[in-house]
Amino acid sequence: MASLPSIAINGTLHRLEPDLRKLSPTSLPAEKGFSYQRSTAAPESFSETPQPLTIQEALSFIGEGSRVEPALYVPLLQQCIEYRSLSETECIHGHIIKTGLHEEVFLSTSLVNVYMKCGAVDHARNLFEKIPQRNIFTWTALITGYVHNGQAGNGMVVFVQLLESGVYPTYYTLGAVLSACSASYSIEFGEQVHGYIIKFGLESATSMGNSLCSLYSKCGSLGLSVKAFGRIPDKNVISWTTVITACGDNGDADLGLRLFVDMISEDTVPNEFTLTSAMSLCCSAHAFDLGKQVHSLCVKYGCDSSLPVRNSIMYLYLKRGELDEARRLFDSMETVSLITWNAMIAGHAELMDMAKHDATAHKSGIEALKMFRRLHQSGLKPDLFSFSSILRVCSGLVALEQGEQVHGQAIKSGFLADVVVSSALVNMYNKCGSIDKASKAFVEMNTRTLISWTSMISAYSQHGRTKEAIQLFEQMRLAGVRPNHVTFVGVLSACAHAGMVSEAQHYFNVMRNEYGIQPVMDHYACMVDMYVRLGCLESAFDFVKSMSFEPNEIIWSILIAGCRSHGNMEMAFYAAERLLELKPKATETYVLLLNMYVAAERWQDVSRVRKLMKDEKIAVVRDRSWVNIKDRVYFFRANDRSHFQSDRMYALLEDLLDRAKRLGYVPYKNADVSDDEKEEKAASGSTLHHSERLAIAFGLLNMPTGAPVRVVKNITMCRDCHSSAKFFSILTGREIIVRDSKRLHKFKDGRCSCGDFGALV
DNA sequence: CGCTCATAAT
Repeated sequence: MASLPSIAINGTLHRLEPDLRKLSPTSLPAEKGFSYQRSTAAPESFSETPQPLTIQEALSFIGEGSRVEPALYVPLLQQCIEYRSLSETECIHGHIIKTGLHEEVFLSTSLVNVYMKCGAVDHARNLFEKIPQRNIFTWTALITGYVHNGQAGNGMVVFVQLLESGVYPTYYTLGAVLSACSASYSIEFGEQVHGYIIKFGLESATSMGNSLCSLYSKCGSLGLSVKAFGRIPDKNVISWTTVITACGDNGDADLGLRLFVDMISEDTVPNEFTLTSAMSLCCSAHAFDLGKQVHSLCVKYGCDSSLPVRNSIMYLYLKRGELDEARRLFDSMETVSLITWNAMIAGHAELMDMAKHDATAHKSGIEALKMFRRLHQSGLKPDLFSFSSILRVCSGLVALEQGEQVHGQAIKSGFLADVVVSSALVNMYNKCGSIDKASKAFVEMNTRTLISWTSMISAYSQHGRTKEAIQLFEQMRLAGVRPNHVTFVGVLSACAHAGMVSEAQHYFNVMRNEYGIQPVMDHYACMVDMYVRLGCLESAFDFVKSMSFEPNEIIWSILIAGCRSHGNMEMAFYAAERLLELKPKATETYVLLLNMYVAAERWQDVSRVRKLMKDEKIAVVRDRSWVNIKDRVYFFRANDRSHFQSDRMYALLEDLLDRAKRLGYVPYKNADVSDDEKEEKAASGSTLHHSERLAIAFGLLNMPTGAPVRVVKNITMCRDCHSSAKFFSILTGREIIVRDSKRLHKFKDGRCSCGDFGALV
């Protein structure tokens, strides 16, 4: 046993194949040392095993003069493939020529194959040209080799040459060509190959059908993919898995799940690939009940310990919001992959966004940050998905410091070169109120997509930098990037922001006439907002009448807020009646209406709105804000006195409000949707501190002198807090940034970046 | 021939 001969390549011991051992069963010199070795010293245990043989030594044993069995080269060539060793392949090639066996087509074909596997495309091609008796195997090896080396196009060219030379392709040839089509997304060529497959009578072969199904899916044609699947007479589990995955890749989760159910009804036994795909479809279709059943199937078929399956189960838990279950599964996994971490981070990021701006959102975001840190510690390297997800989390949390750290890591890792990651970075700086850093990150991007341009234009617009927004839009057009309807929301809101009526009208027409984009509610909302802010209430109402559809909640809310701002309460009440007829859905809308009726002391209307809220089952959202200071987060409720610094905060606010009044600040009366009617009446006379004002006070007291204060609020800022924050920015000489559920407010020198734009409640 | 995360803009 111990005397069995062996070959060393790269310091690893390999037992020889039986054929070679037959040649010289006993005389192989175990005592011979290494004459050929590239890698580091062999492990110590090697000294106790028989000394291995190099390729060159093996070749010298084969000998050059005597008659040699071609099959003797096979194990040697296999070793070359395993170690991608070009020099050893060349050795063997030379030996084959010396023994005259290069006339054996099967050996030459093997060499073409091995050269290709070693990445020596030119060697392979030169050899191929020198083989006069080349057969279909040789051709196929060349095509497969090109595909393997990322030269799918050459593979397709060779296939055409093959057909021209009159050789009949086999099942393997056609399979290789289909891979070439897949790799280069050539649907037209693929369809022609499909024709040949039919011509050569191979269409009924299951694996051909599977390949076609996969090809059409990769080329983005789900219809053709499903059709190809339908034409497979004997569908196996791979056929089903291919078509189900195709549905997922092409965004038709429902169809994929229907096919999965069909598969199970036909008693085809799914495997871990099928179940993972099905689970993923349940996640994207939010088909949670079915997801539970798929989970049972995983257990039933013993697939629940596979890592991909576990990843998808964990993601399903996260999607359902079952954090504890997800966490339990995560903790129980002895091995995890980068995908596990990414699923955990992306899952929490999504929960954060879904919960909008409340405390749950905050918790999910913090959890995602922790996971990202642990990913680092685990020794795995974050990829572009990790980076884009975590930047999204930083945006959601308004966590500028963490965002900047991630920025540094993204630079080091090289993933900042990815357009999605760099776009996420721009967005992060924007959401944190750092427009200059956002702009810098945008300038430094090496490629820009429609989305990068659009997000930067919108960022300028949000920060009240109209000129820059419009300039950037024109630059984008010059760069040949076609804007979409979202881009125009940014442009129009920028114009509206600055009250540039003629520009707004110009771009509104450009959108329709030059780009053929039909305006949607958001575009009308920008225009209506603009007219309203300029006090042109008539124009606003006329514009609304010119729309081809009925005004929605948003449009009416803008009109109401505008009418209130300009003291036209008659029109405001009229618009409110129209709005109430729509039975609005958004909590914000009710806050607006309640505030208006409370301010007007129209208590019967207040009751009416409250009743409608109950009837429509509108969730009461409690007013919450938070502020991030040195890795700690401080939460505030309206009129919160539970805080350890409450006394100082209230004293500061009293002082600031007092001085603000002398500068012209006039308090607004506010309703609070979380309180009930009685408290509302009682409170309307006294000073109310909404949560954001308390958070601002806390930030002013605890942030370093002169540093900006960043507050996040779960619902929209009210007029009173908005107005007072402007005065606070003058009185303290500091930037105050409040990100509410609707937009960003950056208060500086008595002005807000939002320009009092939009329906402030 | 088939698998898990899939990210950015109002």
